[in-house]
Amino acid sequence: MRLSSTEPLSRARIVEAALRLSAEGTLEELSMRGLAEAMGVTPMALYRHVADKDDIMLAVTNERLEQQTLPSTDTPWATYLRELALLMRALLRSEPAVLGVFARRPVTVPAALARLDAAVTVLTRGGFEARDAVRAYAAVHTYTLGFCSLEFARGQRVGGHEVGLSERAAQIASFVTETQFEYGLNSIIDGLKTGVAERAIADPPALQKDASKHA
Amino acid sequence: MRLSSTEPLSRARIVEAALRLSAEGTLEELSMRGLAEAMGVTPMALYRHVADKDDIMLAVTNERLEQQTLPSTDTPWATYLRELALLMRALLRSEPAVLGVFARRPVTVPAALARLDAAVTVLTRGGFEARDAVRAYAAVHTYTLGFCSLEFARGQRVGGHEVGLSERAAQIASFVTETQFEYGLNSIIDGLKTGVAERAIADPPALQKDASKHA
DNA sequence: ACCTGAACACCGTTCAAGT
DNA sequence: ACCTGAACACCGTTCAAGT
Repeated sequence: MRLSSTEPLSRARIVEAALRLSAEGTLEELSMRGLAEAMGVTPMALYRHVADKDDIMLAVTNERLEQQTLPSTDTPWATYLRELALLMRALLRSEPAVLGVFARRPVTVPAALARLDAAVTVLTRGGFEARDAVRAYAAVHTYTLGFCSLEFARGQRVGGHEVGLSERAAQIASFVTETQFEYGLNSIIDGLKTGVAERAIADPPALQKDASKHA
Repeated sequence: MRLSSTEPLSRARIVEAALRLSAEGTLEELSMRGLAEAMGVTPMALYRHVADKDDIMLAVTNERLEQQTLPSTDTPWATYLRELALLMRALLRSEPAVLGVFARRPVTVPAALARLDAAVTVLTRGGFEARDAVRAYAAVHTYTLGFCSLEFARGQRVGGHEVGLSERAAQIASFVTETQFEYGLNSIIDGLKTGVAERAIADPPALQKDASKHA
């Protein structure tokens, strides 16, 4: 599977090839050697154009994040958080290599920061203080990442030295169903709503009489 | 660091050595070769007593889970879930190799099933239906795993090709603080409470008049 | 029965050398 | 300037051979 041609090697071409490779196979991990081979070049040739594998994987991650169109910032905050979670899960499901990036190193790539910014904007409008907005986004992001880890883990070989697929083993399998993702996500978002409500009570809105019951 | 002696090789001795090795260094990954060397034996000698590396790591995981004493099942469900989360985080922090196990394959080891069982018991008493009890436990487990992944990731080398530690990069760093762990955990548990409340309203208890507010 | 040596098929990365 | 060859320091695992 040579992707190479007459064009000279460059950082852009390398990242492009990495994106292609990590998209087609559901390969857990891209290898420098495999990437080099696909480009028809020795592994070491890559190192003139990129710092190391991490450098490439961050670029891939940033690109994949940028390729997703975020919902409008006019979206209500709860919906917005939910949709960000769905987008992230879609990405991590289709590209486990990116999941590995999040699990192995901090991801402060531009597109990740942009996403945080957008979330903070929407949450702030929704009544969150700036600090809590970051926290709320982080909580949802954290949950999503955990879910995708478990989901990926389940995709790998099952079983082992355990006796057999007991009923409880089946329950553990149910940790990564679609409904379970929704259940956990709803729980967090409901919890965040509670927090907003408490803040609203502590710092009551001037115009309304009964703000103790809410959506 | 030879841990070997005159005793013959056995599954028990191998797992014991693996436990010791993965405890002392904060080594992300135990290697078969390193383990063999520590035991004063060739790597292949291990394969007569264990199936493969996965086999060893599951045994290590089970052992670490068993070493933790769970809170009493008389504990209120919200507290119980919180304490399970704290225990899990303590484990995954001190032994990143176990984090890797959860991230790479389903963990249906006896101690993991026991933990699920205990949680289901407590949650059922707290008013959860059996199915929702599993879901609630799974949600908290999922969040905890995600948090520990991010926490571990932050422990690895920071930075990269990004320009500098901007204010937003610092915000991303705040995803893995102690307070943030609490914040997310509280959000989920609050959300679960909402669920219980809704269920209580949909299916009202016969004997009490005002059951809409509770612990 | 239990362990070893050599090998297979991999990794990421460095460093001196070639063109 | 750009790429290569050989090497370093690793992986998990198999398979035939030794004792």
